[in-house]
Amino acid sequence: MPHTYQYPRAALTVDCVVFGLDDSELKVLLIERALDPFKGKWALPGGFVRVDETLDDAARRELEEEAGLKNVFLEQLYTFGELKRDPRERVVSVAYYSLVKLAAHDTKAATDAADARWFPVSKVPKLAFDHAEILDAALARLKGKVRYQPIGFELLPPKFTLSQLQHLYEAVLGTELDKRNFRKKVLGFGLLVPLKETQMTGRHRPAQLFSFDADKYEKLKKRGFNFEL
Amino acid sequence: MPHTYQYPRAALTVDCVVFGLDDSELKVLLIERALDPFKGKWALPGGFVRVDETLDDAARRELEEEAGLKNVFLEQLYTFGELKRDPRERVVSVAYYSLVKLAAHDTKAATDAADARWFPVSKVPKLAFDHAEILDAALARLKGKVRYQPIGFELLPPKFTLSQLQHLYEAVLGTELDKRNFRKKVLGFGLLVPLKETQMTGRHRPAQLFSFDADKYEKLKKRGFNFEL
DNA sequence: TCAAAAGTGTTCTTGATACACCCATGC
DNA sequence: GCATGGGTGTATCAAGAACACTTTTGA
Repeated sequence: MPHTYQYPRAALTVDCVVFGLDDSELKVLLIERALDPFKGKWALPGGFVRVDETLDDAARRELEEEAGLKNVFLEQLYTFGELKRDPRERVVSVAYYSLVKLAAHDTKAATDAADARWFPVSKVPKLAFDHAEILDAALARLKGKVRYQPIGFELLPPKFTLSQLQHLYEAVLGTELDKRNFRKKVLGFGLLVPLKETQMTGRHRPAQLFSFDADKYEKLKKRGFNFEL
Repeated sequence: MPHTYQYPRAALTVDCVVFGLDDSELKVLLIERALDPFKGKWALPGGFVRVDETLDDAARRELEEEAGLKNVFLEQLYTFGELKRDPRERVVSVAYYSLVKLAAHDTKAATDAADARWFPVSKVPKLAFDHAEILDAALARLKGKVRYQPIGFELLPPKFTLSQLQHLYEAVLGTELDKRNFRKKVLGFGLLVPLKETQMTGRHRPAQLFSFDADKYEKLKKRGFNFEL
């Protein structure tokens, strides 16, 4: 079927804010632009939406093509439609945010492209287009959502310690948390299953490993349970 | 500048879920479609985004054109991009939701178009396209947001009674609330200013009128205050 | 034996919930 | 005077916040 011409149409893109946790620090994946406009500047991974793919599909495709990421948590964030966001022509961008387990994906693959790099969210360079605004929106969403939905686990490996979990929350929320109260509350949900293994990470007492029981969470959720940290 | 042809492009539309409160019942504004596809079916107000207007502008324009509504609360909801949502061709729709003060706008103007009608959200007819899904998403957003942001006031006239406010929350949340606890909490914020007027609505004690102090709320918000019912 | 992170309970304070009667008005 | 919604306070309970020491390991 040929393109049905009616009126000039905006171009449609997706842009992805990819968060990862590295060394208890929240990082975001950026791509160095190879072409104008903004050649040489850092930008969010993203690209045009094809006419025969859904928005989600486009976001997943771009993540794989530009960052080598597959099977990651992905959620639509907001759609940005200001007139001059792209200097070339009218471009409307559907923004997504993604959470990846940095330890799990070998970081090499993710940063294989010489033009991709992880930046601490507190130290991102100037970004192309309106990507700074998109990043801000993603951070705000993450901060808000992490408190009442167990999406934080998407940033951790399948087996993790309570300290890792706490540091994750501290990094995302930008606050310090009381260790005892944190553990009391998070264990109180009954959604963390203690594994038989421990993890050694230095010259100190080894830490108990846990995994998140996603099935149990789904069942509880249906009964009106509310994960709220 | 001519339309830069590259690849076939999706068409871009906006659709608006307009909520109003009538008789302590939550209603939604629907339009009866005059043209195919779905001719004669009820649908959300909306239409194509022009290449020279922002998404917000398009939503506001459609609200005015199709429903005679101006200066209403409007917020982007989600962008729907499934492949076959429109049987004609690929259409991506940015959905908005809007809250209107039904008493304030003369209802006549809003329903002036013979093809527009307010439906209780519990009794909406079958909708065109994927509009049922959009409506569900808007309801979920409203339910979620009303609890931690003072957007409920957008559904009430500038002067309202505490009972009206309570009924609003009950209608949106679908629960019953304790009158004394509700009043204690909502007055505790210090954001409702008691007016000198009262309102008579029957053969019983007249009710104290209040107004919402939006300025004070904005100031408190900047200092980290959290409206949470 | 020292450094460094893991692990563990109790008290206090605060906010949430539950609950029943009098008030002002129109008919 | 009665029906109708408006308006008010207290006691109980649950959850959140504050807080310090012991344990295990590697060096």
